[in-house]
Amino acid sequence: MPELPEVETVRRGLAPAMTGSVITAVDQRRPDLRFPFPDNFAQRVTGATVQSVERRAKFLMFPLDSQETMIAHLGMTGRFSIVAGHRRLEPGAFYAPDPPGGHDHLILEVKAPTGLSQRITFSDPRRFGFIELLSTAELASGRLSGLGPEPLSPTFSPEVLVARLKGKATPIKSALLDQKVVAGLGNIYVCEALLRARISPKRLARTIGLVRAQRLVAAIKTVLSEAIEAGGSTLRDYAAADGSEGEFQQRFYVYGREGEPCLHCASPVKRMVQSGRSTFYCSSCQR
DNA sequence: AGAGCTACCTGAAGGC
DNA sequence: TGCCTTCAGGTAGCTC
Repeated sequence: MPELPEVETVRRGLAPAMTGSVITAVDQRRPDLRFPFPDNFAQRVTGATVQSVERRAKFLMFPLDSQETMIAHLGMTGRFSIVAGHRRLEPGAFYAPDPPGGHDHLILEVKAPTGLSQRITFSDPRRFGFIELLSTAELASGRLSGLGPEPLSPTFSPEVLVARLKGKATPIKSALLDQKVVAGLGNIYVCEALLRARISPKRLARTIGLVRAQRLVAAIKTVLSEAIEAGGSTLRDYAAADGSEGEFQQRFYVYGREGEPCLHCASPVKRMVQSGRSTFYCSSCQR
């Protein structure tokens, strides 16, 4: 589900409720998601203050005043939601009168400096998401350390992209899905960026020179920025933390539009499979 | 080392 | 109605 724009939208939804709030109660409802929860997860985060809510690529990061950082990845169907207008908790009545659903795997009770308590639920039907808890030292060496540049940062330049694609024998579509090349794109936004840059998804990555890289970097930044402004793309599961859906799916040029006319040239949008995933493209516009 | 495939899991949608 | 197949926004881990 969630690529960079969706994760950023979730971050923006969670930040007001969580920044500066204390985690007052934790209900971890199963031992694992894609990976096991960290050892003693509930004990380690209960009582900690969330210092901020940040994003790196498709990861949400919650630095705590306990010197550990909670990391969440939404996988395909992960979702954070905030229950507002929350009542005072009675012992043993954590959920009443709203029992958690079968895919609600983690529930955090957070209390803001204002005294308001809110319940934050992580649900994930497919359980491809995961939660980690890392010390600052582990952050530097762990899963996030190998990620490529943030696509919306100034460090992601045409020159940097060309250097990262150098020698790659794989199609550009596959290369852009590789989080070590650039971090945060997924299937939707790679397809959309390649259309906007007029580059064929089949083109070998190593043949992207500076001119095409300029178009591609600009297209990636534009499509991601516009998608964030639109609150992301909702195909089925995705929603922001307040439950609202994204709008950017209405502005897809190619994704999910096989057989429909290309919005640039009106020839039919094609679909093919590359490294096991659907690629939507216009064979007339993209070279 | 790099590239490509499979597995992980559930639910929705489409074909028969 | 119901059963079966296919597909889905991601990525770790395995092969070659």
